[in-house]
Parts: sequence; structure tokens; C-alpha cells
Amino acid sequence: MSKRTLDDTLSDEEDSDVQLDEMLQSKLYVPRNANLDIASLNSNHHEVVNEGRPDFISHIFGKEDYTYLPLKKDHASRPLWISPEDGHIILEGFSPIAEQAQDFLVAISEPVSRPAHIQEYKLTPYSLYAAVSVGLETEDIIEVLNRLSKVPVPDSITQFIRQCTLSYGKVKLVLKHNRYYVESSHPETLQMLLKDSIINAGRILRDENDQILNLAGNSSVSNIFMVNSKPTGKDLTIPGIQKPKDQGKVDPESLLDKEQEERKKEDEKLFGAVVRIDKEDEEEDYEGEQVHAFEIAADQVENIKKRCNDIDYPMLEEYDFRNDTINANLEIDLKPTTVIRPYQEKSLSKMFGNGRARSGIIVLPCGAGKTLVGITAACTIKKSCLVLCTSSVSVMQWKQQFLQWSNIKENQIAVFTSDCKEKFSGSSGIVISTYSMVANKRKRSYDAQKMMEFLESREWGFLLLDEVHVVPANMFRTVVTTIAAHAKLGLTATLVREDEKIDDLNFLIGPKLYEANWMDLASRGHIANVQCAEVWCPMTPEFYKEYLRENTRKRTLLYVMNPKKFQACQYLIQYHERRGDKIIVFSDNVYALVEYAKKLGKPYIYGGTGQQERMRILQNFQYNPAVNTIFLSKVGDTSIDLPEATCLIQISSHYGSRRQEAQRLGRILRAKRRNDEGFNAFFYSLVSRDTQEMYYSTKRQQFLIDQGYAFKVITNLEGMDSDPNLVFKTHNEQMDLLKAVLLANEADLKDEEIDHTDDVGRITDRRVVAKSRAGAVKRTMTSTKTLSGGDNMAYLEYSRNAGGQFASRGRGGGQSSSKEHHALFRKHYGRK
DNA sequence: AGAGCACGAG
DNA sequence: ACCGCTCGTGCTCT
Repeated sequence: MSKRTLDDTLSDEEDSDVQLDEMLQSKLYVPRNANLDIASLNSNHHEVVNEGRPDFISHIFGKEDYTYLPLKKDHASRPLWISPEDGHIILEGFSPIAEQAQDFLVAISEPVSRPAHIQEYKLTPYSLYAAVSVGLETEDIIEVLNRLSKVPVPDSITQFIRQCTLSYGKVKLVLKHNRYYVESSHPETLQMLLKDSIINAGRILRDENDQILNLAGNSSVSNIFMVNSKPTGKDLTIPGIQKPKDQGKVDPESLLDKEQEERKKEDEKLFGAVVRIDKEDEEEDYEGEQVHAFEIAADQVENIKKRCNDIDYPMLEEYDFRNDTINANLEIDLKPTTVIRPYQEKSLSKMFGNGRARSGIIVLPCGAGKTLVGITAACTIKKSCLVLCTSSVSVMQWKQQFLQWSNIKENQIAVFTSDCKEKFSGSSGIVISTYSMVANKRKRSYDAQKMMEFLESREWGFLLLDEVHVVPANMFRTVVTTIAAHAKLGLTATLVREDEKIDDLNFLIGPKLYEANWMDLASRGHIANVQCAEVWCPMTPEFYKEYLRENTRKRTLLYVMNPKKFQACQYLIQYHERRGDKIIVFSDNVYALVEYAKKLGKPYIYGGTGQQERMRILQNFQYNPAVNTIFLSKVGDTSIDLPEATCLIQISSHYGSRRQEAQRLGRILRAKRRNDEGFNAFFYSLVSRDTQEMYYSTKRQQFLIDQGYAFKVITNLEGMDSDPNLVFKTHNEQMDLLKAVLLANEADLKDEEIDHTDDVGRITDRRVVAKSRAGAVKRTMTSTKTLSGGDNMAYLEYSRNAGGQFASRGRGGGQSSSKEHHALFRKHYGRK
């Protein structure tokens, strides 16, 4: 968090510009170098707060009580509330114009949470930056906001919007005829930028013969800019869009029946501005408007970009690809049969709204056709294109999709990975590669070196970044600067990271151009309608007893291996197999994964599973009616191209990764709807009651809840107790399981001791582990001998017999147990 | 193919 | 705030 603290500002009292009101500052997210004059909001702000505030029940709500705000007369027909203090916006989802309002809010603010009825958004400098970059103008934003709001837009908010949009989006970086220009409709902004020494030093001036003049500090010419008329997007068509002739006003996605349409027309009249904005996005320019520009040196682009970010004038990047006569065109188009969906079109119109290609990020859920959006963008730009993915599997998928949806010739599309280094023929083409391939700074194989020189030497029309949320990683972010690309498009389903680096994307790639609402897509049938449930499984007394005494690491295994959870999992699998579902079971914990899969007789894939084995299992899962359930480890989160599944069960989800949860849910979103009612996909999260899992689970679900998914809590699976087929029914079986778990754990902690080859039968599977992973794993899994000392050998003996004796162990808690755990305790205390 | 390495994400 | 741990990936060399 780069939030400014009060101390920071107070410590530098000279600088009145950065004096932020304490309350505002704590709530408004302000970038580190923001030179927003928020101090000027102070007086307004306090006036508003103190004025006529009814001292009624407001103490209950504290600062969140807004009853003092004057409602407009017709507030009932207006769907928004705006908080004067932190820029939060509340939208009534049931309003007839909620859909339009939502479109607008998505453009100008950050969705915080959007369940069905009441949605929450937040204005941030970044969101306003994005709004400006898709062509919205300051006064329009304020105007529309005001029209939609039940209360007059507070002065603090209008000023905030003005302050942000004043500097954001006013400057563009344009690459034209292979020259870089800093462009703006406001010449005074350019003047201001040129007063900065770094920016000024990168400027290039030319004489009548197009020769570069040596400025050498001559600033007398700095107010002379090149002037051009603004380009328009009127004649640009994005391929794949089927547009009726008179279409354009009514969003094809919202074709309503007559009655609704009537009402909608009324609303449009009332809130015409919303529609006007939408239209303006397509035709924002009118004849005669001019832009001003000065040229900068190509080798200074990075410096200047950085500098502009630092002084809060980030440059939007746009590619005027239709006027690029230097870079060869690429013959590519969508196949005539390819039609893109309305929301895909909408996202692309944000990108190409003014006839150029804006750099930025498009957020679509998995299964909603991100790839096709990327391909369509490539088909629109029609220049050489570099696609980067996270894994080699998705590299192959991208290639296959390009061939499927577009008419690109096979020899124009090249793959660049460690085991396949192709080049396209001719002067333009498409290269698909991985981040690590391109970002790798270490020693390269000869071929790779050659290829990299090729990639870095040429100019790319289009850089397509799949899974763009990985780009802020230290290593990957370098690709953005090493590859010279005119336009950059990032695609992702989940624009969240558990660290704070996600904001860097604003400046590494560009603003978020579009974010789809999952629930909207589901309700329109583009993605599956998912029922989410959290199943609470009680811990058996024995497991819980162990759980309470163990440290974190052991606890994890104990609550994952909880027999009740095991049974719940089995029960759900049986239930959904009978329904005809295809089921994927996820477990982060490999040990649990293997145990579950083997016990239930299902195939499983994890990191150590070989490529061929993976393919075989996936093929079976997809086509063999006898194989309806597979178990997957984290490999399933990315990289594997999963066949369609309709049910997903998580048995181990012990870390609070929102992204992972969302990605997993995405695995079942492809499911086509079978009928028009009810849910057609199911997502279960199994958690052991009263354990740490409950906490993690809540955290993980946050993303999905923010997307509007409702989690149902199931505490009792009907008929489970009477099911005779369930595993671990008897106490003895449960004890055996407990022993096995504790053993595996002991071994885990003390691994690399001795190789113990002649162990029981379950090794066969683990040998696979050993093959792919370090030998230590094999030992940890197999060697019971790692438990040192005689008493532990005795313990070992028990573990191979029935569990009765073992049960006493927990109860006793005496000498023997402390010895059994001594390794653990040592570790435990050693840490503290 | 397998070992070794470096790295990402949580 | 930092570190350690696990699981996973891709690239390179043998």
C-alpha cells in the first residue's frame, strides 16, 4: 500500500500541496506522487459534514451516516448514492436503469462488490484514469453522475474527479510512421511537460527536410507543436460484428420485450447523457478538433514514460495502425463464420473506440472467450503480433485457436518455446511464446538467442499478454520494455493478486478498458450458472484432538484428511455422477490428493504426472463414460486445458488465494446451459469445521462474492449417514487413516534421512512422485524409518496393525506422545 | 528423458 | 517486514 500516512505529510509542512485531510486521505487511495490538491477539499468537506446533521441515530452509523444529505425530489427513479467522503458509490441493482448505470460505473470506477441487489463501486484515481482513457471527459463524468445520483454529487467528489482527470489521460504517446510523439489536445499541457528537464531532453525537432535539429538546450522553440486533426473511429470496423444497419443505439445484448423497451426509452430520455456517453465512445470526435504533439526520441521513450508517471501525467498509449506504413501489414481476418458476442464487441470497442488501438487490459471470466477477443484485436490491427502466455500448453492452444477462428496461414504463425523454435515466413506474422522464454536473462541456447535477437530487433504492431496478472512479477515485467510494441493488450479473468503489484499494470500495460460482470454473462447464458456451496464437515473427535495439539503444518493435513470430509467428498461424487455430471476434485495438498484418489478409485493428475499420462487421463475423462471424476492438484489451476466439467469439489484450499478460487470456478464456466432454469454447474468447497480452514475459505471466496456469487452453507448432506458405501465408516478405519496421516507428516518434517526401499504397497504410486520430484519426496513419503529411535519403531508397528491401540495415544497424551512428537516440538520451539 | 536451476504465487 | 516452505512451471544441458 502506498497510501500516504498522516505522518508523512506532517513531517513536511512546507509542502502545502500535499497536505491531505486526514479523513479523506485515509479513504481515498492516493498514488505516491499524486499532486492532487486535495487540501482544497477540506473546507468543503467539513462544511458538508457539520451542516444540519440530525443528531438522531447518527451516532450508530458514525461517519457512515448520510441521512443529512439532501435527496433530490425524484430520487426514487435515480439509482445511485455517492459517499462524499471516500468516493464509494452504491448502486441499486433493481433500478430499471441499473444496467445503463452499471455500464457507466464500470467505466469510471472500480467495482468493489456487485451482488444482485446492491452494488458497490469506488472512485479511484486509477479508475478515473481508465475512464479518461476510453474517451470520457471530465464534465461528462460529473454530469452523468449527477443525473444518476439521488443526492447532488458532493463538491468533494466533483473536485476529486476534476483533479484526477486534469492530469490523467491528457497526454498520449503515439507511434506514427515509426516515430514517437507525445500528443495532447491541450498545448499548455505539453508546454508544462517540456519544462521538465528529462522530458525536454528527449525531445526531437526537425527542419523542413525532416532532418533532426540539434537543440542543445535551445528552449525558444518549445512552444511550437505539430498540429493534426484528431482521428476518428467512424470508418473502422471491428471484424466479427454483425451489425444491423440502423443498429447503434440499442445494445444488442439487451434486446428486451416491448414493454421493457418502452420503459427503457423513457429512461433514456431522462438520462440521455448515459447514452450519449456510450455513443460518444464510438464517435467522440467531431470535425475540426486538433491535437498537438512533439516528437521524442525512440531511445528516450522509456525514460519519458517513467517520468510522466512520476509526475502524474501518465501517457496513454495508442497505435494509429491504419496510418502505419512502415510495418508490413499482416493478412489476417476472422473467418466469415466467426461471430463475436456482444460483450466481446463492447470490450473491443473500448480498445478501438477512436480508430486507434489503445493499450490496456480487458477482464473477462474464463470461458467467456478471452482468446477470441485477443484474436479479433489482432485481426483488426493486422500487423505483426507477439502473444505471450504462462505455459507452453497455452501456447499451443493459442496457435490452435488462431487457426480455428481466423484465416491466418499456418506458415505465418510461429511458436517459440524451449522445444519448438519456429519463425514465420515473410515480413509479418504471429509469434506465440511464453513469458519465461522472453524474459529469461540467463544463458540462452543458441537457437533461443537467435530468436530473441529477432524478437527484440523488430517492431511489433501488437503485443498480446495472456494472463496479464502475472506481468507485475519482477521477472516478467521486463518483457514490456524489451519488446518494442505499438499496442499492448492484457487479458485476464482475475485482476487480483495477493500482493500490491496489481496497480503497476496501469503503467506497465495501460488502464483497464473493460471488465465484464460475471453474473450478467451467466444470466445471458454465455457462461454457466453456478451454484456455490461451502460444505461444513465436522472433525471426528480423534482428528480434532490431534488438530488441537499440532502446529500449523500438521493441522493442514489433519483437516484435509478429516474422514468426515472424505465421506462428504465421496458422497458428492456419487451424487453428481448419478446426475451425469463430470466432476473435478481439487486439492492443493498432494498427499491428500493421492490418498483421496486412490481410496475412491479415481485417476489423478499432479505436478509429477508425465505429459503422456496427463493426456491419457484427460482423454478418458472427456470421452470415456466410465470416467466421470478426476482429481487435480494445483496443475489444474493454469496450464492444463481441462475438458468441460460441470461440478467442482475443493477438498483442500488452505491458503487465501482469491485468484485461485476464481480460476477454479472458471473451470466450470464453460458448461453450456442445458435448459433455461436452475443451475447447471456446481462448486463445492469442503471445509472442516472449527479449523483454520474456515478462515481461509472465507478469504478465498471474497472475490467470487464480490462478483455476485452467493455461497450456500451446507452443514448436513442429506442421506450421507445412511449410505452404506461410504469409506472410513468404522472407527478402526478412521484410526488407520489418522495414523497414516501422522506418519506421513512425521516423515515430511524429517525427510532426507534414509532411503527405505522395501515398504508397503502404496509406494507404487509414490514412485511416480520420486521420479519427477526430488528424491527427498520419495523418501518422505515412503520411509517410515525416518522416525528415529526404538519407541518410534514400536509406533510404526502399531501403524501397520489395527488402529485400536493407536486411539489411546491421543487420550493418554503422556510420555510416549511427547516422544513421538519431539522432532516437531523441537522445530516449534526452535522457531520461537 | 532426467537432473539442475531459477523463478512465481501464496 | 521478512523468511521459509510447498507446489508448480519453463529452460538448458547431459
